[in-house]
Amino acid sequence: MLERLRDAGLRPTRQRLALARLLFGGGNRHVTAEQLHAEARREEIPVSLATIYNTLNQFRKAGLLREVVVDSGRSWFDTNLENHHHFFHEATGALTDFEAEGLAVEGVPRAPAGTEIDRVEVIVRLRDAG
Amino acid sequence: MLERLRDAGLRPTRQRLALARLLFGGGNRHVTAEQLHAEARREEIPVSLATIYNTLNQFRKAGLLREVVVDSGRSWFDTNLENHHHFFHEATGALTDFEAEGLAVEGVPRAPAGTEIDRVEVIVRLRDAG
DNA sequence: CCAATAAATTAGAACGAATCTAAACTGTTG
DNA sequence: CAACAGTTTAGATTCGTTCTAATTTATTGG
Repeated sequence: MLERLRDAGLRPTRQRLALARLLFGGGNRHVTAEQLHAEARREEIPVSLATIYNTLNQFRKAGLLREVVVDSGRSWFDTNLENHHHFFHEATGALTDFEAEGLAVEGVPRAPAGTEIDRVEVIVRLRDAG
Repeated sequence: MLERLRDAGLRPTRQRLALARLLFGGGNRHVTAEQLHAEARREEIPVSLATIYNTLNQFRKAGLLREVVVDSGRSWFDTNLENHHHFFHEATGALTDFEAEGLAVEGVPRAPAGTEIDRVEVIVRLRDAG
């Protein structure tokens, strides 16, 4: 973990190490800042909300996290850096990955002049079955 | 316009009529609440920001507008109800439609148990060419 | 190992988008 | 046209996020 932070050009401070362990210690996950803060408090990691925000943004800039926007009003951060897409269940706010493997997006028009395609994002919005 | 509001079950008040004209009077468009408010002020339509928000949400619920989330922090509303997708230019915040016709998304996995697919949204994120 | 320095963390203030409140106003109905 | 439900409003409030300035911590060079 220490290595990972150093490689990203980030000083391995107590807070960053602890948060990195929470984020990258298990499998892939999605968190909001508030969620991660609550989790840190539960684990008795002394860290302020400001640092949670700083750290999430630094990790994102360093390419350790991806930001997912599905929900106006808050940001999700995703530890899964593989090529993949998302289910978003509007009713519950649950966000789930699905692999890009098997999914094909064909016929994307060319980017407007002066721009190029950065990323094609697919969001599958779910509702309760009825 | 009056008809359209009545059909949607919304009383055709001064404000709603004026905003409907701004939104639906020309071609398709995208607006944020603040943008629409600024535009209304310019046209000397007396309308509060609260009413802008109320109206946009009522129009959305009535199916006259679609909400587009590309940008954490604010909501866009789109008058284009046809099946289509979006370019989003991160650098400028510009949002543009492209027709779904010609675009195929294949291999979308089945929805998790208890849910069904509401909508498959494709967002093509753009960066400056270079 | 320690002092100096630069970087990181912090509490709390501040911000912007959006919603809420309760009072005033307006469209509709009978 | 009176009564009433629905609408609009200014301003307060909420929420997520960023900023600020002071404190603390990691790194480095001696």
